[in-house]
Amino acid sequence: MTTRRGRPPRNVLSRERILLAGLALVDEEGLGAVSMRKLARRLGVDPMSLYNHVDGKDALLDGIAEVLLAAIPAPPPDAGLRETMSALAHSFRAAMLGHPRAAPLVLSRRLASMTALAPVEAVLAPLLAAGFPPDRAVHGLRAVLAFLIGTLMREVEAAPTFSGAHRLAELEGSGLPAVAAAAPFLAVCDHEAEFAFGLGILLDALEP
Amino acid sequence: MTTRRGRPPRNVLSRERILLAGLALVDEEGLGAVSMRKLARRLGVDPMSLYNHVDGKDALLDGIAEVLLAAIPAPPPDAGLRETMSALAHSFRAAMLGHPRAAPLVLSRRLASMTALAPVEAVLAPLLAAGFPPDRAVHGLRAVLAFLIGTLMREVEAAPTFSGAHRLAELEGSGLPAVAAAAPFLAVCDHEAEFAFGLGILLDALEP
DNA sequence: ACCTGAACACCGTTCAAGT
DNA sequence: ACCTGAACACCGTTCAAGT
Repeated sequence: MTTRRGRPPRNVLSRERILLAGLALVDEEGLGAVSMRKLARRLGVDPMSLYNHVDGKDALLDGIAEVLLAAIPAPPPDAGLRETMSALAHSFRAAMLGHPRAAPLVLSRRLASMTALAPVEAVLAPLLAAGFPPDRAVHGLRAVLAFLIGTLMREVEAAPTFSGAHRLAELEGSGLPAVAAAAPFLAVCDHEAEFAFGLGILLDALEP
Repeated sequence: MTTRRGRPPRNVLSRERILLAGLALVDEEGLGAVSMRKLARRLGVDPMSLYNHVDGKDALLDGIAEVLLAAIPAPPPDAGLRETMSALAHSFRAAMLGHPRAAPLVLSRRLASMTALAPVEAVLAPLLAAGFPPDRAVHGLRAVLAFLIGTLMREVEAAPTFSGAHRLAELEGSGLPAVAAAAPFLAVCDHEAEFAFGLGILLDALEP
C-alpha cells in the first residue's frame, strides 16, 4: 500500500527540509551559487514559500551553519583533559572537512545560538574540572578555537591539490631568499600534519 | 592658477584608483554592499569601464585584499627572531583592524600573488637564520598564521560591543554548567589580551 | 586603447491575493 | 497557517558601437 489514509502530503516544507536542501546545494555548487530562487526550484516550490520557514537569505545561511555545528559529536565523557580537547578538535575538523564548501559559514560568521554553545561547554567543562580558573579556561578555549578556525579556513579554501611543480618553480624564482630556500615545503601542505603540530603546541601549553 | 597646461584629465580610471575606491566602499558599507555598478557610480563612470582595468568582481575583491596586504610594513631588519615574528604579527593585526570590514577578504581568500609572499619571506628569513630546518620553519609559520587568521576573523566579525548584560544573563541561563560558571568571561572579550595570550604560547614554542 | 549603453539572465524581498 | 505570483529595485557580464 503506497498511500496511507489521506496520503502523505507531497510537498511539505519545513525549516529542516529547507536547511538540508540548502546544505546539499552548497555542497554541490558552492556558497556563491546559493540563491533563494534556486533553492526553491530544487524543492519544487515558489521562492516566496521559503520565507514562511526561514527569515531570509542570511538566516538561511546561519541555519545551514548550525546544521553543521550540530553534527559535531560530544566527546567521550570519561576522558581526561587533553583527550577531551583533542577529540573535540578532531571532531570539529572532521565536521568541517565533511562539508568544505559550507564550512566558511561556520568559520566566518558570528553564531550566538544555543547550538554553538554545546561545544563550548564540552571544552570548558574539562578545563574547569582540571582546576583552571574560569578566566584562564576561556583564554585557552579561545586560543585553541582561533587556531582551529584559521587552520580550517586554509584547508577549506585550498585549491584542490595545486599541481605542485608549477608552484614550486614560482616560489624558487620569486627572488625572495628564504621563500626560495623553503620552497619545497611551501609548495605542498600536509594539512593533517600541520593540524597536529599546531594543536600539539596549544594543548601542551594548556597542560595543568 | 587652477589648471595647468592641457588641464588634468577629469576622470582617468586606473586599476589603482578602482581598488582604492573599492576599499573605501567596503569600509563604508561593508562587503555585502559592493557591486560593480555602485563602484562605477562612485567613480562617475559607466559600470563596464571598470572591466578595462579589473577582470571582474572576483578579481576586484582579490585586488582589494592585496592593497590591504601591501600595507603591512616590513619588520625592523636587525631584530631577533621573537621580536621579528611578534612585530609582524602585530603589524598584520593592525592592518586588518584598520579595515575590519575588508579584512575577511584577506583572511578567507586564497591569495597566490607575489604581494602575499613578502610577509612570508619576512617570517621565514629569521626562522631560517635562527637555525630552523626549512620544514620546521614552514610548520611554525603556518601555525602562527592559522592563529592570526582565526583570531582576526573573530575580532573582525564581532558585533560592535554587544551590550554585555543581556549576553551574560543568556549564558548564565543556558543550563550548561561550565558555560554558566565561566559566563562573566565569555560575555566579554578583551581582544588585545586574547591575542597576546595565544601569540605568546606559539612564539614560546618556536624558541630555538 | 579605452569608454559607453543596451540587453540578458539573473538576484532578494514586499505585497496583495489566494486556500 | 501556509503558499503563490506579479512587481520592484537591484545584480554581473556580453556584446556591438563609439572615440
